[in-house]
Parts: sequence; C-alpha cells; structure tokens
Amino acid sequence: MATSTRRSPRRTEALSRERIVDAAVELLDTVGEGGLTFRALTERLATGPGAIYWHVANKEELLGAATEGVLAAALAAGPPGPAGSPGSAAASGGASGSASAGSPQDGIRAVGLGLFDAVGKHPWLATQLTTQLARSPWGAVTPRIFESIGRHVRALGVPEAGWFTATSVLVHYILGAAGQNAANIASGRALGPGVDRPAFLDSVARAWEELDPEDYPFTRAAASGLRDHDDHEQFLAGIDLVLAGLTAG
Amino acid sequence: MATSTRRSPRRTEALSRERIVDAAVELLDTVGEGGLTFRALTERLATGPGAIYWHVANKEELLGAATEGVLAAALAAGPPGPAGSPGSAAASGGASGSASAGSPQDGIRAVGLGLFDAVGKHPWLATQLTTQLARSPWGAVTPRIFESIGRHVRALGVPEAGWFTATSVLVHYILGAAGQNAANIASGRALGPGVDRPAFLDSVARAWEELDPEDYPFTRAAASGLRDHDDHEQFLAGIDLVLAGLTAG
DNA sequence: ACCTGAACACCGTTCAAGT
DNA sequence: ACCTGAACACCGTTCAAGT
Repeated sequence: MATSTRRSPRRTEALSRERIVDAAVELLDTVGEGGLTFRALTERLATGPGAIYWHVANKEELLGAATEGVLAAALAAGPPGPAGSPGSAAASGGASGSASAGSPQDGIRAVGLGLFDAVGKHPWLATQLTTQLARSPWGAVTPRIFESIGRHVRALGVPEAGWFTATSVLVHYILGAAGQNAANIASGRALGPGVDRPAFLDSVARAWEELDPEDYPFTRAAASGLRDHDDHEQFLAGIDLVLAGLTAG
Repeated sequence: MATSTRRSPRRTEALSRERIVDAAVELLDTVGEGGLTFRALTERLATGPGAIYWHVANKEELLGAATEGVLAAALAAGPPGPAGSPGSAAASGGASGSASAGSPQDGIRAVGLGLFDAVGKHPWLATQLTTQLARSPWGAVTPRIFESIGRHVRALGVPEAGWFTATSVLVHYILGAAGQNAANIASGRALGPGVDRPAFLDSVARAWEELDPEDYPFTRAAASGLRDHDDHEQFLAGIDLVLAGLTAG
C-alpha cells in the first residue's frame, strides 16, 4: 500500500478513525472544548462531514474515543498498571517512574500525579473523565481509572468492604483537583500573556480577602494559603490525607 | 390541535430576572441540561429572545444564576430532617448551620448530605458546580461552598496549613460522589421505566464482573460491593474516611 | 425602560450521489 | 467500501423597531 508521497492540495493519507481522533485531540488541546467542531475537523482533515461520519458515529463517540486514548497514554506512562493498550504492548518502554516497585502509597501517588499532569496537558480531560465516570460506568474509562487506583488500595491491606469507598474518594479528589489546577492555568493565560499561575492565584487570594468577614471568615483566612503552594506538593497533600485516613481506620 | 392560535395564557406578570432564572431551573430539572434553550425559555415565558436578553447577559450568566440560587437554597436548608420541620433557616451568607449544635464532624456530614441531596434533585447541579469551582474561583459559588465546609474543618482543630487541603478533598469528593449518584439515578430511568437505582447498579456490577480477570482484578472483585449499598451510608463512609485522616494526622 | 420578532452566523447530522 | 458536499433542523445572539 505505497501511498504516493507527492504533495497535493488534498489529503494524501486515507482517512481513518485513528487520524480523526488524533485531529480531535489536537483541536481540543489547542482551541479548547468549544473548538472541536465538525467544520474545524473537516478543514483540518481536508474532507467533508460525511467522511467523518463514516468512521465515527457522532460527536459523543468521538469525544469518548479522544478521552480513552489520552487516558490510556497517561496511565501507561506511569507505573506498569492495568491494561495499557489492547493488542500491541508497545508503550515505547517509557515507564518514566519506575519507582513503582515501592509501596502501595507510592503507587497511588504515582497514578495520581500521572492523571494530574495529563489533565494539565489536556485541560478538557478532567471534565470529560468526570462525565464518563458519572454517565457511563459500564464504559471503558471508568474501570480503567478505578482499577489503576483500586489495585493499590487493595495492596494497602484495606478490608474489602472499604475498597469502593476509598477508591471513590481518591478518584474524585484526583479528578477534581486536577481539573481545578488545569482551569487555574487556563484562567491565568486568559487574563493576559504575562499572567502565570502564581499571579493568577494571587488575584484570587486578593478577591477572597475582600469577602465579608462576617459571612466568610474561613475563606478569608484561608486565602493567603493559596499563594505560595507548589502544585504537586499541594496535590499530594490531599492524597496523603486520604491515605492517613485509610491506615488510621 | 389548536393550530396557530396562541393557547398559552398571555403573560400576566412582568418579566423579571428572577422569573427567568426560575424558569431556567424548571427546564433544567425537567428536560436536563440540553433542554435549556432560549427557544424553550421564550415559549415557557411567552415572550421573545430579546426580552430575556434584556434581563440576562447571556446563557452562561443564566446558568450561573440558576446554579447560585439552587446552591444557596441547599446550603440554607441543610439536609432534610428525618421527621422534624426545619422551617426557615435564615442563614444569610455562610451560616448554613442547621446542624450547628453538633460536632464539627456532624456539621461536615450535614453540609455534605445537603449538597448530595440537592444534586439528586437537580442532576445538572454537580456539573455546574464543578465548572464554576474550576473556572471562576472568584465568583460567588466557590467561596460559598468552600466556607460551608471549611468553617467546620477549622472547628475541628486542623492546623491552618492544612485547611486548604482538607477542604479541597472534602469538596471534590462531595461533588464527585453526588454527581455520580445523580447520574446513576438518571441512567436507571433512561434504561426503562421500571429500572430503579438498585437495578441499574446491578447491571453495572454485572458488566464489571465480566471484565478481563487479568487486567481488572480489583474492579471485578469490587463489583459485588456495588449492589447492596445505601446511598447515604455509602456517601457518608467517604466523608468519614477523610475525617479519620484529619484526626489521625 | 421594557419588549417584539425577524435575521444572522454557526452548529451537529443526514443523505443522495459519486468513485 | 469510502468519500463528497449541499441541505436540514436547531442553536445563541443581535438589533432595528415598537410601546
């Protein structure tokens, strides 16, 4: 199947589901969730809407496939966890954090950080994962996330009756915190080209400090704590809090 | 059918921002997030789109107002008492303390249950709160939620450095679990009129038990635990896990 | 000040028709 | 089998015009 290497105004490679999903991820990453439209997709792929619908049932399925792909990559990059990708065991040998031989606690931290960073790279991912988690627990996404955390929970020695609770708390926290972090980055960028995350958090802290002292004593007092926190450190502190609860019970 | 004659009674009350927001909430509750359109709104309010735009800047602001209204009610009402009558819990601002007489732990459980049940009544609320929490921490929603939980965290004796972490974990878990529960209810209804939540959870459990034993050992084993769990009990177990971590540290 | 309703730009999706 | 592209129903939003 030697494809001609000549350049042409039209696309040279045949369309495929994979190419479409890749283009969707690219669009989501660069223009955001609202930027993924079939028109933008047809332009990028030099084709018509009908061609896309030949490979993909509808937009929901396309979003699902994009989510699954990015999630699988994020989980595979971490410790050797559950099903990486069906078929090929490629994974390019990455396994950056091969400290996976460590404790279950470290395993949970590693998976959490992997998801946290994946969401930082793909800000739309948090919303999408949350949606899939809630709307279709029978799909591929929910078991994959659940398993990636839950196997470490089990290794921790948590009694079986507590598995679901512990894994739920961890997963909800991880996705929530990751989504919030990603949004903070995006909001900072939106405020101006020179506004990075610390600058953005400072503006939020300032807003919180101006709240009514009568109604918002806690939030006002907690505002200053917003400023000088390392993303990862702050995120891991939340995980460790849950871990403390697990080993204390 | 009455053809072009306008059968709906002509509007007797003047339009107002409040009436529009109320109609939006009603639409969200009955037809879901996708059902809130300006056309449905104009029909329900017997007016034109221009009239709505006179009172409300755009759809985003309308959704925000709907979210704020329902959230304020949920925080003011607290959890529905077992038999008693809360009557009106005035609570201007953060107060939210219908169960304020008890321990801080009970306070957190009460606020959590209040949010959990509000999301159960308004399934769109979880997504909306998460969005607001992430996208605009300077808005009204974020401080209100944060305060409602955080003041009890402080009362717990948690050192100030841990306030943000603890409150974040609790809030993310509460919204995540509430959203998942609401989606489960909706999914059960969607599957059929006779399918309630237990039946739906059973079908999910069955799906999980058919996963590949090699790739999903944990999820398979945890599946059976899905079946016979009381909503509230299960939800509170997650909160208690975090509380255990707080008092252990 | 408040409301009307036609019009605009855009969206997801379909489908007869081509290769 | 795979792709084309016009067409359809619908959406959020605007705005000159009315009261």
